[in-house]
Amino acid sequence: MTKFYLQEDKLYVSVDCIILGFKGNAINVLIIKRKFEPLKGERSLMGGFVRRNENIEDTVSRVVYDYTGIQNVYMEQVGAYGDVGRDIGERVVSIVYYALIDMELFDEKLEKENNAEWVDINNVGQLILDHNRFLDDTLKLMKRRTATRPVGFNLLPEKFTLPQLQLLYEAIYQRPLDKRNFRKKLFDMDILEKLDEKDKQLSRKGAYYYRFNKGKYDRLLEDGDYFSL
Amino acid sequence: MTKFYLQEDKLYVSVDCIILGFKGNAINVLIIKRKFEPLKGERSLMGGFVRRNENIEDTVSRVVYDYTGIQNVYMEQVGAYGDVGRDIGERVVSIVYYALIDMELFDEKLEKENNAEWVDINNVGQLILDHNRFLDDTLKLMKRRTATRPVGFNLLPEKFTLPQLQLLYEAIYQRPLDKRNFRKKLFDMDILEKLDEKDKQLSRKGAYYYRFNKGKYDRLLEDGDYFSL
DNA sequence: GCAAAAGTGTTAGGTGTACACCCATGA
DNA sequence: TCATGGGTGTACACCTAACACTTTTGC
Repeated sequence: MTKFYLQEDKLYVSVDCIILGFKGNAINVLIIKRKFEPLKGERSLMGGFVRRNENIEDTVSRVVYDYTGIQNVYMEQVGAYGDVGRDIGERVVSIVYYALIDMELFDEKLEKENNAEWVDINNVGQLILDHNRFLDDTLKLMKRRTATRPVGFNLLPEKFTLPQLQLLYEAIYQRPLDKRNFRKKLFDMDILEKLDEKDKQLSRKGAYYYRFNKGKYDRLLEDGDYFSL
Repeated sequence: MTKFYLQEDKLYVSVDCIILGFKGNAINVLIIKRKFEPLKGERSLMGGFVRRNENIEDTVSRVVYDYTGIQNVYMEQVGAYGDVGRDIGERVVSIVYYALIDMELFDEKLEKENNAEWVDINNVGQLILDHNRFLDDTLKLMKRRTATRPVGFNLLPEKFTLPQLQLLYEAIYQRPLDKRNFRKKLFDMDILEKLDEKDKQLSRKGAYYYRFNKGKYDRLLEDGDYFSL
């Protein structure tokens, strides 16, 4: 490769990942106690340096896999943060992504192995450096995105019930939703496929399982902000 | 500064700037013919490398100033683009920003000096590398932003008329707007201050100049997506 | 006086929101 | 049979979108 930019500075480039999952009726974020200096032992997001021959999203996939055991997750870039003093170790430009995962697929062995824990997004304490800012920015973006695109489903198992889905959106919007209005909108969009099976864990009657109608889902994703629950 | 990350790779980090202005009834973007290798002479966005001791936004300000002569512009990050092969010269992570400027403040001397030209955003030809993608992503973001936050004003002079403002939003939405509905919404928001002066360049009757009511404007900016024209 | 752009209110239709009861089942 | 959560339809309020005429002024 020809060298054109020799006189320019090079910087460390890292990714920081906000891994989000849904459990019970809260959205949780995975937090670790940092294993290396500087700030060893402090609460932190998961990160990794971008290698010379690695695409940024591959770095994210690598980090997410290392901490969850899951591949092919839904991810979105939040932004690049690169103020001179943001990392106390060195000048590091951090590119922040969030990932939505199905917590049922989470490899729980990794929790202890990595000193990791899932914490309710409304109850995250202090994190190192500017990681609280990363999280705040992420949550704003994630809420807007799940409100306007059908991506919240990535937080649920493949089969899910409508009460589950509603709990998820109540956690996202942080307010109760009207059951009938919620279902009306959903059915109007026609993106769900009703299964014959019921989930009887939460009620005697049982709630039908649903799955996505992938075709409609893809068309919704194309462009424009149609989706809204 | 202590050295913790010595074993990690360092990368070139650049910014690319999409400088947008409004003139007549079109939104324009500033394009240059690149002055250095690789791809010398090709049409390109304005960029610059992030220096070791420079905040990213300062790099953007520097580039915007170099090409327009304007300081303190409104800017927003579009995202970081860092695939391994995106720059043919070397591995470069590019952080893309757009800036909204008042074209009346543009220093026209710089146009020739930099081989620059303003082109209608609907008529930009082929640009180098992934710059067309940068532009597409920017325009989507800018349209969403100007539709939900009162930032479009940065494209106008301090004093502007309502017909001007409407033309601007018609250019953003790429569709005609109803004059009465447009004004009704604006007045309901109560963010404009009517001046006694009229602009008689475009009509015999003359249109009143307006200015922002900075107080209301700031409150709108705080949070939530209230604004909508 | 006339051409050209600026300025001003009302109505209908659609979208979002509030609201209450019956159903199925296991214990 | 009863307690628990699952499932269903309607009425009103609000907001959005459509629409036409009068005013001012320079020529």
